[in-house]
Amino acid sequence: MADRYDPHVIESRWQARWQADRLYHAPDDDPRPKWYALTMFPYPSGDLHTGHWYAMVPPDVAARYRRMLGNNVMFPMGFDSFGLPAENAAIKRGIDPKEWTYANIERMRSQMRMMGASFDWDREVITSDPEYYRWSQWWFLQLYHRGLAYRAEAAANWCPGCQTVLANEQVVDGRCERSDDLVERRFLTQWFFRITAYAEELLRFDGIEWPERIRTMQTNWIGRSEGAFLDFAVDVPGVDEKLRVFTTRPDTVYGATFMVLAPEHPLVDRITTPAQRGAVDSYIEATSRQTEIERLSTEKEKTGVFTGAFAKNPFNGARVPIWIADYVLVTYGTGAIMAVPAHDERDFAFARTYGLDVISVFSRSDVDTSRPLEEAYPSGDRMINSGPFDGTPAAEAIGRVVAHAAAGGYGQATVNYRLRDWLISRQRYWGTPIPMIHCANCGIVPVPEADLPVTLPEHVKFDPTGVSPLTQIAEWVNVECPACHGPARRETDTMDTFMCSSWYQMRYADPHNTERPVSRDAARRWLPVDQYTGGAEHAVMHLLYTRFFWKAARDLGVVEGDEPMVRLFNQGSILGPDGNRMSKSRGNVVAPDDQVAQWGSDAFRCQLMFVGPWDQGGPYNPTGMAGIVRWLHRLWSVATEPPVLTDTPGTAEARALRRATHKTIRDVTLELEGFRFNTLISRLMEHSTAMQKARDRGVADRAAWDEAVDVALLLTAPLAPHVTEELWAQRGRPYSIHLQRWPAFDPELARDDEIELVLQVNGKVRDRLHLPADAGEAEARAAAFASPKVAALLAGKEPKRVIYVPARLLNIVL
RNA sequence: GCCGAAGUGGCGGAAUGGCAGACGCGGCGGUCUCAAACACCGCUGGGGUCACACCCAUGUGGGUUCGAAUCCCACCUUCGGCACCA
Repeated sequence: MADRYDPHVIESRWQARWQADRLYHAPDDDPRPKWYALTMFPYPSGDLHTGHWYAMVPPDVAARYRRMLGNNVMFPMGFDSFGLPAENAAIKRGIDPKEWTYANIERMRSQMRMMGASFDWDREVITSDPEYYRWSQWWFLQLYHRGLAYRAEAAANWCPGCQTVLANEQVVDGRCERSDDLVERRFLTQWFFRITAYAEELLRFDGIEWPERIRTMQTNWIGRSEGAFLDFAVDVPGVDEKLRVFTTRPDTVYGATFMVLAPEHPLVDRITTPAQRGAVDSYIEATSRQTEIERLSTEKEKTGVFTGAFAKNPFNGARVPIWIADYVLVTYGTGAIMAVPAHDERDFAFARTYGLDVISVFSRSDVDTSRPLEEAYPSGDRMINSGPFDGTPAAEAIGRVVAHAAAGGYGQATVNYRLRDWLISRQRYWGTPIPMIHCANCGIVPVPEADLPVTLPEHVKFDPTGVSPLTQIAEWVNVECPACHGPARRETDTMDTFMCSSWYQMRYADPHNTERPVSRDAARRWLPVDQYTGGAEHAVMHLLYTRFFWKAARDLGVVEGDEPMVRLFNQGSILGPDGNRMSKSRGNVVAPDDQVAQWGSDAFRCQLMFVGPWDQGGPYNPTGMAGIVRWLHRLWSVATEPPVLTDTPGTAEARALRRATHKTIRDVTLELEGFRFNTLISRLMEHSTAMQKARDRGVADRAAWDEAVDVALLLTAPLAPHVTEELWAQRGRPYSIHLQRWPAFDPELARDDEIELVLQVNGKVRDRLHLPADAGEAEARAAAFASPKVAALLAGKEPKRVIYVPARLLNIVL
């Protein structure tokens, strides 16, 4: 009798063997078709937690399956290792961010080895290594030369907790996505990436299979809206300016009874009359003190102040008052609107509060336009009160009005986006230095490519001051200007870490290249990613940035094709046994190291996949582990303790076992293709039970039995790589099971020779019949009416209808 | 407020127009054992019955259909996203 299944002995042994053999290395020169499987790389926070396992195990299973299908699979891993936690550790505990980070990487790498995942460690990428961030800087320079990186002053999101600015995508409900602090607005000069240049292309998802949900979120975030610019002349003595507004409803221009500027609009100061100056200044003051949350609240009463100035409607010369109000955002459109209270809910509320005119410019059968309106109505039938346009049908209104404005030189059709450029400056130390130099003579000068990387200085003081700690390192900051050789200063801000993760998938293809971020050959060989997996929380951050970055890289000639990742699958999040997010304070943390110590890696891997559908996530069930462990023991038992084997392929038992085996191949393959790991394991459990029952009869056909056991091991190999490798070896099969071909299923062998037909009367199940698999409708009907139960219910009545679903069901309607 | 996903036994879940509850946990009963553990076998939605029969049951209420967890309408609840974007 063979030894009992003891995961601890076999797992470390096989892990060492695989590593020594570089079993999972994807060679560049390999004739097999490539498959690039990628799962989002982790931040090295210290310990590998269950969430990491949950994110990494299923992609490992899928990658192993692909390898068995005959692909040259690249499944790399690395670390997204720049970022704030390292610096915060430095501030709190006086540890150097670099030491902290690299110690964590060391630890997490060893924890990942225990997972038994098939990562290609030869391709490891660490974003805080100078050999990596040198290329992040190189990308920055290329974007700068193309006009895609620029410096500008703008209202920036300032996180007081992180002591740095954030991109719009990193502000959630007015709070910092990382620290949850309330975000403040500050006007600062910062570096931006011109993601808006690709707004239109980012709305197209041609040729990629991404979840509808993610595509919708990105589409909404980009927020395309068609409309027009219209120019109103400012009617203020001594101010010769146009007031440009963006509107999606140029057809309502005759109903514009006032204008509204954002309080931060640059024209406010120049047009405000002396009489209104005090009110305007104090309103601006009050607005600037509000948090983003207060300001964006839709519940709040609309407030605003009259500037004392007027503008002239270019269509009819009407003189309309100019107000400022915080419901108009300086960051969207032109920061100014024409207000049409009759047809816009917000403008209507404002007009009501301040007693401003309301003019309807569309007729509508259910609205009496001669009486004061109770509420705004957005749409109507024909234009009214609109001079020469009166009578124009709504469908033609926008086109005619815009054409008129364009002819008159005071308007044009345009498309506006909600998406804003990506603010990438961070006032922190532990990030990629922005490779720019500020020279008093030459202005902004890029660091020459030959001087890259601009490395981070060491031994820095980290007290948060709101400016980058780098400013304090005189010997680092002060440099010679590359252009005029005069004294100059380095840019002291570092890049948003989302920059690092925007192109890491390219670097895995060619991780050690010292000439380029990725060679043309490597890019052609490996890119794009065939299957990407990760959490959906990155929908409008990483997943949008990386698409932008790829398109820019394509236009720079570095990569080919339009999209970085062909297929995307988002897993859900694994929760504690109590259904809450795992946290130390709740005491519901499941530590992978403990689970592995207790049950082994194979069992933990399988249990994570078995608890439910991967895309839904859900609570981890530690007591359910018993079922998985029993199943693995059963697999061990049938593989090591066969029945007496005979050469009797023709028996019913032999055929039944082969049928079970081939149905399992068919089902498991389908489940695997669909990433349905929980039901996949169910199918494998059923097959193990079938084998056990066959074994317990004491005798089995040799060919059917060997096939059943071999197939069970092969199909289980991606999920439980260690125990299957061990059993495969014990059966004397060639090393390694993970290099074997995925079994093929034979439909002939999988076919049933008997079917169960459900008999219904009036849609209710009354009986079941067993018929030969090749029985047709006529036989089925005959057998059904012969059933005593059916006959009793029929009681001699003539059926109205008989519905027959081949090989499944027969329903008699009375 | 708007958009989307979901709601099924004691629990995780399966079934996406055709046998509701696969698979597993837990529970109950049994075999083995001096005993326990492990393992194995049987039962396990509710009512009803000695046992069958039968009836009820997939958040709630309607509808479509021979037939609905599945499709449609309304509502309730939970989760996610968006939320003055002119």
